[in-house]
Amino acid sequence: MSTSGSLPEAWFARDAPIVAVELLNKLLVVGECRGRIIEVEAYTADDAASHSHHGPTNRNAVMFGPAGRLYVYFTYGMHWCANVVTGADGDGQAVLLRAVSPLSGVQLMRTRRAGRPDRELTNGPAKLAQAFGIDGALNGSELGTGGLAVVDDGVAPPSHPLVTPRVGITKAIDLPRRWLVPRTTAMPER
DNA sequence: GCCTGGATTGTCT
DNA sequence: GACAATCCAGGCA
Repeated sequence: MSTSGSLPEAWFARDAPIVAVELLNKLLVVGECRGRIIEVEAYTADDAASHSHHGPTNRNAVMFGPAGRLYVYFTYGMHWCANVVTGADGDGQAVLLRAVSPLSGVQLMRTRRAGRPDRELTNGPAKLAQAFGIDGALNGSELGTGGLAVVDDGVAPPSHPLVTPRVGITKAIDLPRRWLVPRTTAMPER
């Protein structure tokens, strides 16, 4: 199985801000598509902008489950977004995957994102979900199974990641909980 | 190239 | 009934 090298549940069972930073430069694997994670956001239950802030509901139940699973939600009537559940079982923490750098399966991504230039394949939460074929059917899936994984290929997280407030939220906008890999010559920013 | 507004549906109060 | 962790098209400079 191509899931060897997938990070263990214990790796994810830490606080979201910690996991978020260390997710940078890891590989997201969904089927034949792989990409390097370059932008993330952390959400915790004590955070007014988090889905888990008002306690467990049908929609966010996965966030309150064990770490190392995929929390996929539908928003704005047309977009899917992919999160990785973190923290202890019952914490209600997750890390939103905002952008990746495509590595393989690019042809498939181009098919799914027909009409978009390569630089816009995966440079946004809903875009990377579409490019990787992530939708509600994958909600609650365990990383490391079914061709789904987050892999450490030996590339360390950036020593000085960029930290900014989060995007597209109306609450707790002052909290700097968005991290991204510093801009490199190889990867265009959006 | 930058900025503004519309689209569209599941979920919660 | 209102809102939402967004994206994209279209208009203007």
